[in-house]
Amino acid sequence: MSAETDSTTRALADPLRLRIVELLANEQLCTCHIVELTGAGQTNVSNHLRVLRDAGLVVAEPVGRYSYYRLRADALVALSDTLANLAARAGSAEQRPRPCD
Amino acid sequence: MSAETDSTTRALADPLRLRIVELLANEQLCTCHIVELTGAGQTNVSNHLRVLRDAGLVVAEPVGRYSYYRLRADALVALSDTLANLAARAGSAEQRPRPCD
DNA sequence: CGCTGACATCAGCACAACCTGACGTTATCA
DNA sequence: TGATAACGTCAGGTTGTGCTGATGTCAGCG
Repeated sequence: MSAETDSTTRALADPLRLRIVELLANEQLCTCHIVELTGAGQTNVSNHLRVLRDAGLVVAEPVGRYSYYRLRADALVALSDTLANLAARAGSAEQRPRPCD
Repeated sequence: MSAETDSTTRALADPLRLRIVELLANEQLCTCHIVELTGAGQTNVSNHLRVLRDAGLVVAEPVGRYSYYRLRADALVALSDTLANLAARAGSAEQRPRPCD
C-alpha cells in the first residue's frame, strides 16, 4: 500500500474535514464561506484546511485577502481506484482460506 | 455525507489497519496469520480487527478455535463510489468560485 | 480431564489529534 | 494612514486513539 493512500485516508478520517471536502466538491469556497457553512470556528477550519492541504486533497489560491480553496479531483480518484482494486481482489479471493498449519 | 462514509474512512485511517485490509484483499486469513504477517502483537491485531469489524469492513467466521477474517468488498466499493462521485463533481465545479459578498 | 494454543476483553499508559483563545500578517477601504 | 476584516500560526487544555500486559474463554489433544 502506498504511503499516499495512508495520508489521504487519514486526512478524510474526520467529520469536519469530510464535510469540507463535500462542500468543495460542489464549488470553490474561501475560508470565510466554509466557516459559515460548517458553523465551526475560524481557527479550527484553518487548521483542518492545513491538514487537507498537506495531504494534497485541496489547493489554496490567494485572491487579495481571501483564500479560495478547491478540491484536487485526482487525489480523490487515486484513492477511489485503490479501494476499487482492493475490492476487486477481495471478490476473487473470498472462497479459499489459507489453512492454519 | 453518510455517517457510514465517515466510519469507514476512520477505520482505514491507520497504517496497521490499512495493511490488514490489504492482506485480506488477497486471501482469507485467521488472526494468527495476520499477527505473523504484520509482526504486530496479538492483542493489538485483535483490537484493530474489532475496529474493522465494527466499521463493517471485515467479517469474522469462527472455525474451531480459529477466526477466519474476510474482506467485505461491498463496503470498499461503497466508499470508492462515494469518492469517485465527489471527484466527478469537483471536476465540473473547478472554474467558478463563489464571490465573497 | 488437564494442558496448550487461538482469540477476545479489560485496565493502564503514552502519544497524537482536535478545539479554542490570543496574537501576527496582509490586504482593502475610508 | 489608521481601521477593519480575512487568514494563518502558536500555545494551552482536553479528549481520543494506539499499544501493551494481564486475564478470561473456548476448542482441540494427549
